[in-house]
Amino acid sequence: MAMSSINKAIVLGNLGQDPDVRTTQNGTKVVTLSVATSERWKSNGEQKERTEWHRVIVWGGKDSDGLAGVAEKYLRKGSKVYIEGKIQTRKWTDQNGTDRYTTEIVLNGFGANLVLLDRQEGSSRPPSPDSPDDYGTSRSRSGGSANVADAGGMDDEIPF
Amino acid sequence: MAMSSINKAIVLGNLGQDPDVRTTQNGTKVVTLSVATSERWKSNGEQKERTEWHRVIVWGGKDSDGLAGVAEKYLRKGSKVYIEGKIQTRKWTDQNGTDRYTTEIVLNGFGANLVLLDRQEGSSRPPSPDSPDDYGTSRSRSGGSANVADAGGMDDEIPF
Amino acid sequence: MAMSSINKAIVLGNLGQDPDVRTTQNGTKVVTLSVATSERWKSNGEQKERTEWHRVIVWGGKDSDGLAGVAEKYLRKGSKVYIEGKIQTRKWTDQNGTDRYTTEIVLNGFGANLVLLDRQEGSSRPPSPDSPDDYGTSRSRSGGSANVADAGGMDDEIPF
Amino acid sequence: MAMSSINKAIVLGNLGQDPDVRTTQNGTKVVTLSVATSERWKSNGEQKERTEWHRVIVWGGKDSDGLAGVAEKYLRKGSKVYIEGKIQTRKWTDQNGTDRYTTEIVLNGFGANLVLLDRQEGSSRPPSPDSPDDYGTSRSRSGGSANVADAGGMDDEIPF
DNA sequence: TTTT
DNA sequence: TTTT
Repeated sequence: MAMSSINKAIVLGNLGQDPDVRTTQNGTKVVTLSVATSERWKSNGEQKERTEWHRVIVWGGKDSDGLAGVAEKYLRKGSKVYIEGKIQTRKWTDQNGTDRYTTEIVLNGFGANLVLLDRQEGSSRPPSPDSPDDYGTSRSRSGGSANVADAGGMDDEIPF
Repeated sequence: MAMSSINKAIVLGNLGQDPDVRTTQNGTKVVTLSVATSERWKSNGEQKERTEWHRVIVWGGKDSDGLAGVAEKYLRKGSKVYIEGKIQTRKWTDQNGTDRYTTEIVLNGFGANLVLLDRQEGSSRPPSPDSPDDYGTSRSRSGGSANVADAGGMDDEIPF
Repeated sequence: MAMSSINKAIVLGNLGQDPDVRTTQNGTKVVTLSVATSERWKSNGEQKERTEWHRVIVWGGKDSDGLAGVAEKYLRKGSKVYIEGKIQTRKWTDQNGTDRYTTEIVLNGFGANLVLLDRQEGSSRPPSPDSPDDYGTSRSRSGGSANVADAGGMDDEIPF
Repeated sequence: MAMSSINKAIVLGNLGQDPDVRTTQNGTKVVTLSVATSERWKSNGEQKERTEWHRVIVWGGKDSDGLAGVAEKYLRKGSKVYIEGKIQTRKWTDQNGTDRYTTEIVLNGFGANLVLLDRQEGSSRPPSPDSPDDYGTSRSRSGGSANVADAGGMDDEIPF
């Protein structure tokens, strides 16, 4: 319980696209978010800006409350969100057999947190038009479709 | 599970005295730490320093592992520690019947964390000479003695 | 520049009242915010909630951009805000001559941060009706009126 | 000054190797650290552990105090350190002309922080045997050798 | 790809 | 009351 190291990412920004929702073979929900943060500064008189894109993985239980359920239900492209998770780099192999690495912010269990920052206009937000009510199946919310292998790994071709 | 607000304190500093260990009537361990942080800066040429003292409350379960058990076992006056908890202000009444407030950093359940930062010389550190082996009773580690009421409150006379 | 300790508070919540804006004798702006965070949990079946109020002090320079200027211009009662500062306990003496302590989250220089989380409807928000355009004088935005002593201290009667 | 997003990494762990120190063409010092964090958990009875390696880039000014100077002088393989920076993903092209990405924790200016967590035995730590006193030149502390292009970019062949 |  |  008492750790001997700390690995924490805190990100507050906007979603660049709708959440991607998948379900592992054993029924665990996994939501992937793409979150932008940007900084502005002056470089000898000139205004500069840099946008950073964060790949955020929210692991859920089998229930629909929990962070993954909330992310799926309430987040959309453009949503502002506060996220607290850990930084993980995952190794995968591309089509040429080359080792590649992708770094993600993972929200999984202890210490993970997610706060919705959109003004809740109305009450329960209606489902968006492009989302048939097939929640719980293995369809991606943003149009894609895939099963992820199982907790701890995801097996896409191009994960970044 | 998904919160709508964040209340987080991160403190890394040194203990000004041995931990104060108490046990509630229902057997929950409560460890109080006094942690110093300091900052230094220059104010027109002059070196300045300010030390801040943080009152940190670590709530334990009934087991001896968990954060409170670790704090009791391994922390001593002078120890360096990293702490992550939430900020809470507690109201109490002084001997004149006046309302008073004390702000503490509380480590209790979700999101709480504590990392020992002393080089672990030797293996299990021997008990310090001034500590008879009365752990688990309601004696304070640093000499005081009291029972705290129960989870959520502590009833000392001068809590700050 | 490299510190030997860390003292950091991260708070994301809503303002309970309009910001209180004051100006020190040497022209530095000081904005005081009252920010609520709340947590909900289940205690044997029963839903519980606890709200924590954070006193936040934003020190400004003499310019109107900077954190204090932003807080004054854009924050109002009900606003949601992310805040990053340090925890400081300040000693003061009440009318009976008793020492008292107030803990605040201070945003001052290095590492301090403030992010507005309200959807910016329209463009530049018009001044609220109860605020005559006396900015820069020593009137409080929320109706009070006082000068604070000078950087580092504030001398109100009932500071908490 | 008031940001509209937050991008923060907090890492507390140990260096896997000596810092790598380089100097840009315009004289800015850049120190690269490899910091390990690890977590342990139980997976149906079995003890599991996962170590995460963080690539940390500390940008310095031309002076030798500042974070990069401190990192160079005081950190060694095995050192424990607290680090606060931002997460950045950098694009580069491998020898096959393929786009690749490396994510780093960058300590650069505002909000960046670094705390040494080794017990300072003795006073000023002597240089380690494998480090000739060629500080300030473009030799790497850990044996490598290269100039980085300039602030903002680093052009190595295998940056991860 | 977002947002200000 | 700690530490650098």
